[in-house]
Amino acid sequence: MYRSHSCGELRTSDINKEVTLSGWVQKARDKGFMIWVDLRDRYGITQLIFDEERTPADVVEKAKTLGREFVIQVKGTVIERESKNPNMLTGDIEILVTELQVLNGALVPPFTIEDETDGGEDIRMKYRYLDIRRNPVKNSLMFRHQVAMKVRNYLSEEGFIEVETPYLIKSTPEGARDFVVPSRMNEGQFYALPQSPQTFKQLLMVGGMDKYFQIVKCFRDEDLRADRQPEFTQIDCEMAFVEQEDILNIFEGFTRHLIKDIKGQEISDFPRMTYDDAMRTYGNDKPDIRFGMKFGELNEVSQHKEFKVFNDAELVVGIAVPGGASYTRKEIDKLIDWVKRPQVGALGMVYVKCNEDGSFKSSVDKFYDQEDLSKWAETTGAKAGDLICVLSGQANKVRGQLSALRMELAERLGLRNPEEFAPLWVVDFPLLEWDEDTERYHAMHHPFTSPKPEDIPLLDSKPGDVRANAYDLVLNGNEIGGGSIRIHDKETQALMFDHLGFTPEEAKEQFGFLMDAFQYGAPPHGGIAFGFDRLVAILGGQETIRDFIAFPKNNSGRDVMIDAPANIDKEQLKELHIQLDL
RNA sequence: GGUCUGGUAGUUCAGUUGGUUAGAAUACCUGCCUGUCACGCAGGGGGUCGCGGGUUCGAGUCCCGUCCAGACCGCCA
Repeated sequence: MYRSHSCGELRTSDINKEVTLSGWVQKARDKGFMIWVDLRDRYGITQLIFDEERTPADVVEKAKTLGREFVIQVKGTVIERESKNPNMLTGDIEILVTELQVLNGALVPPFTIEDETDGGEDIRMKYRYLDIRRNPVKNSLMFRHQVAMKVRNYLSEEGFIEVETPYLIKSTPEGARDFVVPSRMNEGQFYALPQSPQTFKQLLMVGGMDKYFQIVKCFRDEDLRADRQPEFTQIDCEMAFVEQEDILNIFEGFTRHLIKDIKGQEISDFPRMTYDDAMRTYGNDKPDIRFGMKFGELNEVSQHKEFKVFNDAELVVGIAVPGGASYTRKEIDKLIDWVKRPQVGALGMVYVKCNEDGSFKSSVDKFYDQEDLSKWAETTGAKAGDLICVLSGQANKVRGQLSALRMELAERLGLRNPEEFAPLWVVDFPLLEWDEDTERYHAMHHPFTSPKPEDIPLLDSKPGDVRANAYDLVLNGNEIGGGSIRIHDKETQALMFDHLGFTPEEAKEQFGFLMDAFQYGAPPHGGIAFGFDRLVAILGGQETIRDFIAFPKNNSGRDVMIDAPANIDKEQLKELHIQLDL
């Protein structure tokens, strides 16, 4: 028996018990006459004591050789501490050790195994197994487990069945780049890893599986971000015989439940906002609605004077920054530099200080009088003491730029409280999006998304105006879920492929299996998929998803611990009939 | 593909205008210490300043290239 108790459970009620503990040496404090060792496992830390007078001499000698992260087993008696530590759950007791066995030694770890480690991201990832011993990472992984359990339980109780779908599937040109896997038995042919189980879950609906879900790995060979990994986990859901309204209601309940159960918060308001409104009001299809700073469109109240920049612009739009009137000239100049960075790309910024005395001071006083500026303040909702930031230009671009500024300022002003949760639905997404590079439309969500029936006549005349039965679930400025009501008949699906530039032959070759299935009694269906890693990170109050993944990839898609990806040898390549062209 | 930031001791970082033997903290090692728990005290070891080239009497410092890491833009149906 390696242990009778964990390192987190002994209390004063256990005093005088003979116990066996195993764990890692967190720290040894050798005072000469006595040695204290903090013994750690997943459950906590318990202090061991080796005492010249009460511990056998050979055991004390052995204790002097213990180093950080040695794995040891001890036998001893639970005793009351002479000086207690109120900061520790086990701080009233300690173990008077009678037997010590070193189960395994350890090299000195390259960084400290503490909550506030001295190690940087790089070294922690290389020795991730040591990093996982630290509370922040350990707790994040345990938190992820908890969320996964609650998701499974909730959906299962709602009648959803978890069904596994294959990982080795077929590559398609739509959407993200695929990870491909060569097939040894089928010379020259490749599987692809799924970007999502999309077509399979639709086929499950044709198969009558009615309410399906799966917590499933998905793969996309695209560049990474702090919240994006090449392999990631989705909560994938699909239902038959549902309309958009049904899905929204069910998964609104699901989201409320999770936030209540995990964070103890009741969500009072769960708004729905159209894509158009989100873009106009927040410049963004995933608005953070925990704070205001809504867009005020200023064309009408700014394009009647001699200011050419505004007069030539498609859109003039501003936001009110709370308390911003106190910014110095220098601070505002830095803000202007910030929006002019290539990542944001604004050409300049006009500002208006709304002074406490009700007067206005702007960077364009030459063109606009106090009456003009008061209208700007009215439109943007600026109060005395605020700063109005105004950008202008091509509508789509300028919305994106002002949205970036809004998020940045909210971050700086501390308006993005990670313990406050504000979910909403964004609905009525456009079905199609114009792609400049390929000069054709592509599906904004995916090619299986159904158009709104009343918009179908626009498919030929104004394809960009057709709205889809598509919806996103947004939480605190992050897209955590998205889905749609799917097409379930062959004709509409063929029409979609046609508008996406597929020839009938291409459509048949790539998605013939789906359209065939639609001919055998496909029920109306729709669904949604949640980014599980991101959901867990946001519920955990973090921006980056990496610490919620046991073994994540770095920015370049590498696993620096096992050093993957890596070359394979010639024999392997030959067997796969692959020649490298480097 | 692009923009920006960084790379100096095991680790996290400082390093002024280009100038003597490259520093701090922490970790590590040795000794001391009668209740420690961020223990304390004394001492010690530890460096290819990412790599390559250039400018210079002299480069951690300036220039060019390159590699790596991180954030972001493009991309992510």
